Amino acid sequence: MEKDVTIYDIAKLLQLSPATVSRALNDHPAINSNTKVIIASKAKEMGYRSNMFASNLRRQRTSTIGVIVPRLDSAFMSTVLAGMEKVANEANYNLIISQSLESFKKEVANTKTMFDSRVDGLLVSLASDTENLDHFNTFFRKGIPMILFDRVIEQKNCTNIVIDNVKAGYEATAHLIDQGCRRIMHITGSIKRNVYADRLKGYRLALMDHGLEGADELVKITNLTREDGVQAAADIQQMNSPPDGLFVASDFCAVSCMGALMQAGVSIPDDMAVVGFNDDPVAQVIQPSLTTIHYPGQEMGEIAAQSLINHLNGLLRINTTNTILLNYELIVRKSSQRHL
Amino acid sequence: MEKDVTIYDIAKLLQLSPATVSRALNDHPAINSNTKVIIASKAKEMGYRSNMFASNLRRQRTSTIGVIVPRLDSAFMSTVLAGMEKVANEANYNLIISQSLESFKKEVANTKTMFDSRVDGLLVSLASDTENLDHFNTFFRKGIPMILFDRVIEQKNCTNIVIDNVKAGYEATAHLIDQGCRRIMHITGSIKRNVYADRLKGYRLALMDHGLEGADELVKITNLTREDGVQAAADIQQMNSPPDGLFVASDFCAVSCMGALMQAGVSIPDDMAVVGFNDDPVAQVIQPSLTTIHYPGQEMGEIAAQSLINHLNGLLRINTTNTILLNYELIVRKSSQRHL
DNA sequence: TTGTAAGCGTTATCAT
DNA sequence: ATGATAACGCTTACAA
Repeated sequence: MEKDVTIYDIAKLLQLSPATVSRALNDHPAINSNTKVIIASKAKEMGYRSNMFASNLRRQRTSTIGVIVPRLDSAFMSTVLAGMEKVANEANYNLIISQSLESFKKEVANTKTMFDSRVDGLLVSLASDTENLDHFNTFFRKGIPMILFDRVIEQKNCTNIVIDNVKAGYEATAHLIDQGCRRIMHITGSIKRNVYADRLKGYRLALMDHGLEGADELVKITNLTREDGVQAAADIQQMNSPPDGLFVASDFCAVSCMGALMQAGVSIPDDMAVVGFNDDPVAQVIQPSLTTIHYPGQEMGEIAAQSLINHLNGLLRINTTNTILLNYELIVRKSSQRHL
Repeated sequence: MEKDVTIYDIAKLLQLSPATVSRALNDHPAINSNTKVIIASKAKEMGYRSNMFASNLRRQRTSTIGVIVPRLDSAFMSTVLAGMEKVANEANYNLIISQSLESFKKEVANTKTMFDSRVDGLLVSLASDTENLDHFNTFFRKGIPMILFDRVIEQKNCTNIVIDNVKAGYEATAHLIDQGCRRIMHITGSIKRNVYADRLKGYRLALMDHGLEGADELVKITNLTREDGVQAAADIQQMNSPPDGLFVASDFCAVSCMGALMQAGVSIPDDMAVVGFNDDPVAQVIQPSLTTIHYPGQEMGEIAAQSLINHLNGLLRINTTNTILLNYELIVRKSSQRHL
């Protein structure tokens, strides 16, 4: 149990003042580059580590960024967080990560924890039932910046980082039409969430543009769980004129629905062509492999973190930027490819 | 941009000393319960929040726990972290979470970050190629406690929280034998990791106990990726006497292998019975659904966090405890159930 | 280029 | 039951 080394210890040994040591370690321009070298090597030798708490207390900032996400357990989110971590580490920021588990209540609790931890800024992807940003008012009032990514709500003075979900929904649907589908069902999540509302919008636009009729029974709002997928398959079996195409806003749900359909004797893609969303790893292991929309998690995380840090360093005002659109890609696999 | 409220502000308004305010807010027994109420309500009214940095600096501890995991993107890990978060929040600890992405190098870097953040303790699940715990020596030297969970290395003065992977591996294999399998292949990960080494041990024991012969060609060490699953399926096709049972140490890899086999015309479970590990959600959406080993993530997270916090509070010496075994469960689904 | 000293907001020791 | 005060380790005017 060794005692911690402080700048005073270094200073004493080197016959310098603590101030000089502090400045040297922070690469202050006024310090002789020679003494910098001496101090740095001595610090290393003594196993010095800066006391963030003293530093934070003095500087009145924490070099900590809070991250709130709905869930950690998706490949997408994991890559987002890897991107954030990379950028944050390079800029000497720490990350505090918490998951809302899709519960608004837990999101509010997490928000409070972040506030008490005095994070310098916030990166948030909203829970499925969050309807407004009032729980972040304490942050807004204090001028603590926040960036929303993927699951967002439009808000002035708050940058959003997203893909164009309307366009992606359109493209997914258009692809199905292209494959000969004429009656396309859309299974999606809570339309309180931009990602689902927008994909639905895109779906409807695509139908219209191709002169196809929409119908209420062809749009199912669910929680996109495994059970919802199975239920949807059962419902489809009951329909008088079942769909010949299926656009599901999440791969996992798409896969479970697909499985249930196949068990019931539906042939995919011939009787029913299917497109998912997210490019979850499951899309590639399933038979037939799932056509889906891919978008860049790592990049989204990096850009979100970098934008926030730039803002914190005064290099970019995020309230002027407002929306950053990333690219996505329709990945065509076997679940939708018909041999016309 | 309001200014922060301090205990001095509260003290001034209430004509008390900051010391009294501090004690009251910390529920010190010596303080009049009446004044406690007054102070608490005033604090709330003024929007006071304790400055963790001042407090940490003074107390010489951080109320922060570092968590290092190989990856965040599994349902298992997500529930582990949810359990940790729950316990940590209740005990007023913060979590700093980072992922090693299965890289020893990144694990070392994360360890350093945790050290610089002065976490009070560490909860770690090791990367697949980590061979020793030398990178935690800085922690051991300072007497900072660490608990390993799931992916562990035996070490004195360091509690491990695991399931009995030998027994689970045995049970998975015995189940296959029970279903009539006589030639069982085992696909697993780096045997540097206890989880894989132990499951392999259990597999071998089960074969022995049932008078079955093992063979080198029946054990495949891989990275348990999707590609590895596909490759394994291809290899199986090439074998002179292919196996009739398959025990894979990870569901995801099992599913991809199963898919490839089925595409090649192998019937599951009749030609080949399959058992996975982890009870990943994919096990239920796949056709046929996958028999697997389930174990409690939430509980593992809760116990790990609680043990560490108890140790930090002096309620439990973790170096005496050493290994906590949790229960697992073999969940029999369709991929292994033969109609004998 | 380096040094002095005050102060960040708490908590703990010692008084009262 | 409450108060005065020093100390935690660092940064930053201001001085030299």
